[in-house]
Amino acid sequence: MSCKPPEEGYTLIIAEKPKAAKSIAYAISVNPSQCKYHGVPYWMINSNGRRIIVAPVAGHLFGLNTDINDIPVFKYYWAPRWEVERKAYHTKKFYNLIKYLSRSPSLVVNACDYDVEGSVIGYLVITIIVGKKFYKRMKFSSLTPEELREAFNNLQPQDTNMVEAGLCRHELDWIYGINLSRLLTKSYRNATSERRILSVGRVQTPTLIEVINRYIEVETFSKSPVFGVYASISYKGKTFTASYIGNPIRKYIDAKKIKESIENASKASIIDTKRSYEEDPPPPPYNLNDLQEDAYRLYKFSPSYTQKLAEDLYLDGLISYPRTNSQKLPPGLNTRKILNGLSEAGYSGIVDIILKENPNLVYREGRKTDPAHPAIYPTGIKPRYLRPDHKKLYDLIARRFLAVFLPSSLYAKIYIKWLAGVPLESYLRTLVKEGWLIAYLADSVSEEEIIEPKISDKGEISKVVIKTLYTDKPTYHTKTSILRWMENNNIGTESTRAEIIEILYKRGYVKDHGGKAKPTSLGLAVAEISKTFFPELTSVELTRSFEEKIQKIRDGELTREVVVEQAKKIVKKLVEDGLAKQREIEILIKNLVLGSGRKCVICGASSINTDLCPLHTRALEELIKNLYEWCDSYGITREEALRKIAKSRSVGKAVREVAQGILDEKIII
DNA sequence: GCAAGGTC
Ligand SMILES: [Zn+2]
Repeated sequence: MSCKPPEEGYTLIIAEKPKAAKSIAYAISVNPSQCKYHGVPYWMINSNGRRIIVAPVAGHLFGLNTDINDIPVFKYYWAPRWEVERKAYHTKKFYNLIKYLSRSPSLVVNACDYDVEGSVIGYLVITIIVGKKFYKRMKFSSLTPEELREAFNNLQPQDTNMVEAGLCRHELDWIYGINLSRLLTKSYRNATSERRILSVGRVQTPTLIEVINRYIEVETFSKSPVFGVYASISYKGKTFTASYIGNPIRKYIDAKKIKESIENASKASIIDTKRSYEEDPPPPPYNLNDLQEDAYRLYKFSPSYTQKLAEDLYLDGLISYPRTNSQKLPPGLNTRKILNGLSEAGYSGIVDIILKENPNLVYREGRKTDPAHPAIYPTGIKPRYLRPDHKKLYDLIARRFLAVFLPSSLYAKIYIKWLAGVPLESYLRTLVKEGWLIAYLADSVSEEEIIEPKISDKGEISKVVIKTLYTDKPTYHTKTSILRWMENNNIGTESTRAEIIEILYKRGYVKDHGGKAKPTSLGLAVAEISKTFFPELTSVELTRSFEEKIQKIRDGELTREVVVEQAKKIVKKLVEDGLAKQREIEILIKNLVLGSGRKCVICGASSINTDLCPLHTRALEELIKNLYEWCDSYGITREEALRKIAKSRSVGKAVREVAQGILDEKIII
């Protein structure tokens, strides 16, 4: 078959990406012929005289652009990305392919992912490059042949409302993001005479503020600790860590008394015991977030690095589409074929067990879903050579896929209540059945014998300790916990979250301290300016309000024009007010970034008319609030408590500094 | 150049 598009009368199907185009071509024809145009594949089909061409794009070929450099700016248009974005030159060949195939189609179909963004991608390509106003929409939620055939045989009418909703979202983000970023950049330049690009946006700014809030919480944490008394008891060749049943204890002196009475008891005798069983079901199939979390936990890969590795594996055909929130495998997936493939790829031991013990290949799924893509799974194609990090990630994905076919693991839980001057209790968890854990264990662990404790038997007490407990002590964010926070608050998408986190680092708002995310003075300044001058951008509620409006547009209850006009009005006022108060913004930047004005006696940061910066002010407040508890729980004087706090690892750094500051009489209270 | 959203 010729690769030249026919003179007339053919169907042109636009897919969002090359992989999807191929799946669609093979679903609607047994022998589509693959062609190439400047390296980009497309497929020609002759079906009972009907000519069909399936052609891919690569996500968005168009982006919003403006020719105006000033603010406020509301004049924008959709421009080919290869023309206006340096990093998007590769989209030109996709653009040219569509142009080449656009001579005279009699029917055009938008077969991009069935979500709002796919509707926009297809709409822009069809209306701008193909030059058609009317087209059909293919509706599918997975790339299985059955579903694609069904979708092709039941083409949906043009998805006007979805397109309008999507265009609206783009415009809203552009109007807020570009205008306010420029306002900020301009103010920064005036204040510092440094050219530096700053940005704010609906997703990045609430995320920055979350990092800061967590930082402040950690730094100013000053709750007095509570105590736990624990005894190590040897019995039947095992060592039990028994916890005093009155734990946690508020006062140190009480903990000491308990410790002494346990030490005075010669032995611990068993006064009660129970055995129960606990099932641990296999984990669900991976979505991107869960994969990013595991890769960070096990290998310290950042979310964006994990995403990059997963995309490489996907493009190599080794795993399914990775940018998904779904924890469900696609219906009708040929799981047997994939398992056989994995068997060839070095997982035969586990696969054999699955085939033997779960012949119907029943598998576990998770709760989370995705409108356009199923969970991540290996395709079963045997990897040739993988670089070490790719191999690690592939291995995680392969083992997770295997785990979902395996049974729950089972633990025996032995409860023992002891008497050693005071009552104590211990739990011993013994693995009874490995279940899905075999997918992760190098060697099978010997199933341990379950002990059977007897009432009034005695154990030897080898050690008694008092532990300081800080149960609700907050921790700094990491890139991974930021990502989880974004997901929980429903901002950003699978494709963008990791990248947006990187932007906070790239702009210099957040700095990495051995994995911990801490704001810089610039980040604190941007947050402060945003809160003062454009507060709507600082909360996840802006996303909620966008979502509501966009849903209404989808439902035909609201138009894009109305929503965009409202946004322009709001942003116009924000920009005008901001320009009028530019001196104030510049002073904030000078104080917070350059450290002009009055300084904190502890850290030298800007302190805005007091002796302490906002962080140390807050730390002092927290310290004063909790100081009595410290005195009371240790039975010490205020002075002694301050000395203790100044050295304590259980409080935040800012609190230690403030405690020392009081002792040194730098701070008078 | 700045957003957030696709995908390469
Ligand atoms: Zn300070």
